[in-house]
Amino acid sequence: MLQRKVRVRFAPSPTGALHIGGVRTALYNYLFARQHGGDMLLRIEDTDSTRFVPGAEEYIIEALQWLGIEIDEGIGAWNKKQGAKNTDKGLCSEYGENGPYRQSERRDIYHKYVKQLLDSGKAYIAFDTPEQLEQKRQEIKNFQYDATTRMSMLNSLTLSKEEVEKRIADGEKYVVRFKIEPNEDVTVHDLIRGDVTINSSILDDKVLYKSADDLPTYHLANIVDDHLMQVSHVIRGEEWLPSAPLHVLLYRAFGWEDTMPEFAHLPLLLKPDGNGKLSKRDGDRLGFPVFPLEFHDPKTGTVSMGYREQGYFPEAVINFLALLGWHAGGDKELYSIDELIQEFSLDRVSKSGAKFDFEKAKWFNHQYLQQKSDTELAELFMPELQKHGISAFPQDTLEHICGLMKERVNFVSELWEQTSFFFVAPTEFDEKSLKKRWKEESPRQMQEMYELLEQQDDFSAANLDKVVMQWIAEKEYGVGLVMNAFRICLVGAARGPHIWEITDVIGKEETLRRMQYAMKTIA
RNA sequence: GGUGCUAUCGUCUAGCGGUUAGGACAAAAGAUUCUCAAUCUUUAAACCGGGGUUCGAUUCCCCGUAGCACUACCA
Repeated sequence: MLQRKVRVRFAPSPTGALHIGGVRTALYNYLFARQHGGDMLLRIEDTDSTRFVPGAEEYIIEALQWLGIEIDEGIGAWNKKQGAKNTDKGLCSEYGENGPYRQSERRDIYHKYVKQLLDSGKAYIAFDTPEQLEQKRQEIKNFQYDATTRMSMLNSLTLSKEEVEKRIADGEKYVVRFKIEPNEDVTVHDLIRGDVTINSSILDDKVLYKSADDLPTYHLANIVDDHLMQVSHVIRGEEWLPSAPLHVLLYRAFGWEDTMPEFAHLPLLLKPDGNGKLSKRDGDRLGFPVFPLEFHDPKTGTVSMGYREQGYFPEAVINFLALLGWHAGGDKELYSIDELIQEFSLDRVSKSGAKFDFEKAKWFNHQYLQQKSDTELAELFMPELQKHGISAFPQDTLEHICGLMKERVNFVSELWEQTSFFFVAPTEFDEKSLKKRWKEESPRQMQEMYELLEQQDDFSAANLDKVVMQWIAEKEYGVGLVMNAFRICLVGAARGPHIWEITDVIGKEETLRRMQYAMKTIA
């Protein structure tokens, strides 16, 4: 095997939002490329004109950008160009010497290779209409367009040369099919699974090109492009494994077997419950995102949630995804993207599908949230605060609050419900808490405590703790009873951090005001 | 139906012939405490079945079973 530069590609179809499984494929490609000092290409496989979704391309680029998966060549790599500006085609400008990188813009290239196959007798032209094929499938069970049936179909193998030319001249639609020689064992070497062998007889004569839209199918375009773009490793989902032998046959037909890329088929991402591939519906059904970014489907008008909008940090998503199907071997679970680039290896990718564990995704986000500084968190929290009408608030206090409360949340978005009482006095009191913690003697005790606190010039946590505990001891009150009632006055419910942390933040005046309000309001 | 891939706690996984089968998430219990969390400690929890190979199989091989994928003029 000759050593050559590592070049990998991520090649999505612009048929909608980028699925989280696709994100993982992109990630593994990226990690592999970076680790080997290679190139990461992005190619758009838009050979199915009927499934094109406007905006999908932009979505893909934006998602990868958010996650920090950088493209070196192809669509979305405009920033690699010296002095490049993201202007002409927006995010989707391309850069590189092997373009165009959109398959729909490579028609001329495919024509050439289709002709080559036709001329060498490795492919043939077929006129059978979809309807006719459908009928065959009805008539003959397990009908397959292959060596056993092709001589009874409408194609350049059974029709005269003149007839074929006439039909084409008349504008009849046709396809070009790959002529697969039967009964040959084809072996694909997979970096993750080892050798996979199938017999060519089970393959059908795949359509390589359709004249209806003048576009190749995936199989042809894929092989031609990977070859021309000098792709060294094809890392893709397991759903492609069954067609990998076909691809090998295609490389052979072109005489490119020497430079054929190596293959690695990744295990699938499965539904959290039950079995089967993870789908968009599962996310909707179980309430978690399957897309990196929120997606507005222009065709259906539906909006699907995204990890970014749900408050996930990109590094948490990357970390979580990396470990879904790959493991370094030790007990380490928290990896930065740089560490992943260091440690990743294809031979440690597992072979079996991984069920999607949404709870663990949250845990990862929690871990990354803990790593953020209080200053960073305060900054991230600002927009949320402003939404609730809090605009001017002392920065150091805000940071202090974030530091106090961050360990109990998974997302920045949960911060408000955990901390709102620092900013806004309670107007209502949680009934459950009242029932459990507000007793007959509470109003009287609160009144006494109010008077006690009113006298304190030193409102520090240390001093308050001292005098209040002393007072409780003298009166032989229950600590729990007093403190819980006090907490209800300040927070409105039986939750929150240590009580003196709260008084410390809101101060004497506000503490007394809240007590007064509570005593007046709670019947 | 055909072909292929896969198979360790509920989940993600470690293990690459000899281990008390390890870790993490989730779960349970306890500690802590003025509350709720968090945290810490602890517990429970797995080698799909059957044959081989071997002194010895979770590990290697075969068969079965199950799951998944593919089987389009979609990718």
